[in-house]
Amino acid sequence: MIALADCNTFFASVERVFHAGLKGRPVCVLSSNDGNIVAMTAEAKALGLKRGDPFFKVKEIIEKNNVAVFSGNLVLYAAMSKRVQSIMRRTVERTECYSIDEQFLYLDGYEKHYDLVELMRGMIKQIALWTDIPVSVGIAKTKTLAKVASKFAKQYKGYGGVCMIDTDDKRRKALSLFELADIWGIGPRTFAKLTRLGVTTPLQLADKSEEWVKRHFHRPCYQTWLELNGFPCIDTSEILRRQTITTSRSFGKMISSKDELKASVASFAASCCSTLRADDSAAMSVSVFACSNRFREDLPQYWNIATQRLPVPSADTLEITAEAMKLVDKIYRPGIMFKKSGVILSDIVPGCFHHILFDYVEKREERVMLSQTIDKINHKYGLRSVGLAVAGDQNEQWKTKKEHLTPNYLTDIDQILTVQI
DNA sequence: TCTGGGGTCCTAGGACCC
DNA sequence: TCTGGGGTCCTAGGACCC
Repeated sequence: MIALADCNTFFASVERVFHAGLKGRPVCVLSSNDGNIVAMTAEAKALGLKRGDPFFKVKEIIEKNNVAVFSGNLVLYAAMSKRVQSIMRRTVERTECYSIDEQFLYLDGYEKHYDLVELMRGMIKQIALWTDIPVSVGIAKTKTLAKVASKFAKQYKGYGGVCMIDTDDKRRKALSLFELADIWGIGPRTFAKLTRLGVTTPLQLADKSEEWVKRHFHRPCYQTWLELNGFPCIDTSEILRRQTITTSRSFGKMISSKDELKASVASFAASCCSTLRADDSAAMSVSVFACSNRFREDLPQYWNIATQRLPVPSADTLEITAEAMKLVDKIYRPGIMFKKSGVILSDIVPGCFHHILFDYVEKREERVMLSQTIDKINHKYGLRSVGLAVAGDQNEQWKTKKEHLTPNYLTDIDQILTVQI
């Protein structure tokens, strides 16, 4: 059996941990730039708020109902996620992190010595005690069914946080009650096609013949069909090294000058490179993209991307930023109001430092050490204490708007929580 | 005024090879 | 009248996920 442990409304729950008095009060967490709602508590959902709603469009509902609003702080959430994960690893030997708020737990063998449901309930209690984060667990034969079970665990209080699908009757009942569009792996396109073919519940899909599924769909949907019938085939364990690293942001205000666009891209390049080095990797390909504001129909629209291959895999901020600046020269257009830019590193290989016989960069080894020193300084004294001048300073127009930001309580000694007695 | 960010996998089709 | 067969690699785009 496999379990999916899922933190309930994770980002909102983390904010609740650090803000006394939010229990029972609706809480919303916003995306970058305070743009859209990305997470919210059940109380907020009950007000009719939906994931993805633009903040400015629902401001009235939020103010009227005294909803607590926070700018998303991924650094804080990632630190809390690590704590939750470590408690899960204390409970179950083989675990697999699937996302910031979800973990698969392999329970094979545990059924000999434990009641699986009680084992998971104990883990949930421990997590609540040590972190105050609420967690739901679904247990089943496959990952797709475990996901279904976890949704039931979340939905019905009677399960005590843990729902197990361990018989065929339970499987069929669960699949007959579950929304087809909410099945893991069924996106809007596949859902529409299934509906056209007369399939409206997960059970109807599961009961179709293998031949029927293969005739109408490609592999992803076929795999979902197998999983719904209890045959595990989705492997999420292979993602060891990232294949791409992206940093991109929408700007707080639109910009039109090349220097400002370069400043944003240089800052994103530096961020990509430090991620690269933290993974002990190097990239062979740099891409830069920039675009206008797609919601402003009154302005000329523009989108472009340019890519440069590097002769040697590199994790050197100086080199990659220099390439990125040349790419900005290629895609910049005067007169365009830019709303967003980004840097994508791809063709990622293991190891920070690579060497070729006829290198055009002198003292490459020292350059790598320089970058690593920058990482150390920034780690010790705070993000972007040291960086390239071309990336500009903190207060420029393109910087993201974050008006409701919670401090980095768990990762920055200067921002640690203060308690007044 | 204000509309997110970061990923993976699969497939078809083109280019190229012998 | 007749116009090969069997591959690989790369890329763009689609679909999906949190």
